[in-house]
Amino acid sequence: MLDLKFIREHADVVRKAVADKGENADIDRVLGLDEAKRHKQHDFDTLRADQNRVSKGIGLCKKNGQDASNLLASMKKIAGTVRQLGSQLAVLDTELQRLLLTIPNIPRKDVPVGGEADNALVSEWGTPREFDFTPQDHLALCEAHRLVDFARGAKLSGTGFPVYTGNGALLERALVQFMLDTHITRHGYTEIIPPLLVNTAAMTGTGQLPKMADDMYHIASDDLYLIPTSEVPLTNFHSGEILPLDDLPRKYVAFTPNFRREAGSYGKMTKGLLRLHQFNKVEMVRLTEPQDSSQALEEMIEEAAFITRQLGLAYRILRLATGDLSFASHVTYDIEVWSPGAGRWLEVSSLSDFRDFQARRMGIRYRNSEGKVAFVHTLNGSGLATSRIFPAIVETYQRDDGTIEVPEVLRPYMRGLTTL
RNA sequence: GGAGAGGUGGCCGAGCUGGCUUAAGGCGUACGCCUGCUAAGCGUAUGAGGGUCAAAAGCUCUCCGAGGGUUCGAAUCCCUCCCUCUCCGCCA
Repeated sequence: MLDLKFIREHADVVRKAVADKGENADIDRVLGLDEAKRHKQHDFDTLRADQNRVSKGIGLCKKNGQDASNLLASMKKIAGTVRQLGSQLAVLDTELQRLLLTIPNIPRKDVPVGGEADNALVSEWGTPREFDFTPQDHLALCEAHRLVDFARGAKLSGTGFPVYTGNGALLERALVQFMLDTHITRHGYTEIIPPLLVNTAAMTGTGQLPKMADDMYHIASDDLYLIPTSEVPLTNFHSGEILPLDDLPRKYVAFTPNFRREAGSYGKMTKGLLRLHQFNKVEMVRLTEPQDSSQALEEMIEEAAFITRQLGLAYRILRLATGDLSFASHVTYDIEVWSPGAGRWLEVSSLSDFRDFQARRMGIRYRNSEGKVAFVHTLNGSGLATSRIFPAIVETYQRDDGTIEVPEVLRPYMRGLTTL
């Protein structure tokens, strides 16, 4: 959510952001409602002040045994007007709040305007492996080594719910362990194991609601949502709080499964592990002081990139164009690794600075060095999504005899196994 | 699922037979005074958000779990919901 004052004073900037992000939000209507609400608020406050004053007088009269029927009669009228103004004010405010939730965050100045084709290449590391034999894709490899059972997953739940089996499960777990250990010990994050079901307020706080309602699994009987990313519970962890300065920065990391309905994307990349209804991810979240968030994002990019380097996977880093930015994001970098099987780059991490956009929605504030209360900045980034790393590893590390080498950093987590 | 108790300011905690409560009192915190030092003591201050204002001050509105209602007036009465605790039941 943007600051209403900011919208009032920089309407053009906001309009441009809405257009660049391809969102729909009626800024003129917001401005009109804001104006109307402030007028109404003024009328209400003035009358309410009168009411408070006279009510006190009535109390005094009664206490002294004096007659207050004159006052009572006139107050009866005022009370009616106050009630009327109050409900009109509530209507304006509800509508204003609803609209404010539909206005996206402003992209950073260096974010390219445009769609996916306009994403800016920031850096590259390593070179995609060349093969002197015809490499198999991860589907074939997973089947050959019984790493993932897609058919039985479909039997249990439907497509998009893979079952990791045997060494596949071991590899998946090793990836998670390796990533968590690295972020905890090398990067200083605190591990969190959060709930996988969260309420409407939490989903609204990080910005999934109202826009992404159709993409999430919703438990109607309890009005809870399955998390599409652990960003939601991690970032909402401190919602409604005013943190002491000493508590910043906060750095949280969590491993969770994630659930996405992927409504409307049937037929698009549905084979294998690349697009799933349930997938695993290690997620990093930071809360910082406003002046520290840009630097924090750079660090998080490096932390995610470190994992891919350790795994020996060629990657590239992109700065997403406005059309590819999420609703709440100010700036987002994607890390993509090369998939020899798919012959294309796969997004394994998406790292974003939200500035105070989410913090304002969920009310995460802190007391700064001047003792003033201000919104924190929130950031998050995958560190990483195993469902994309997994195929990249089995494809990249395959040998001509069909076996798969285990990357060295994972071996300690796989009972010393060197080959699958 | 059933029965009961409760949710008040950073914390504890009174108020809850509706009106000098603009929420007592305490703890904590900050500043000052006092005192060889420390402790104690004394004094003052100490929530968030909005409106008005160039800004500050000031004035004012809202907030006592959330949302409705009754009333001239609600922390206080009524209704719905959420959460916590205790007991019972059911169950992985």
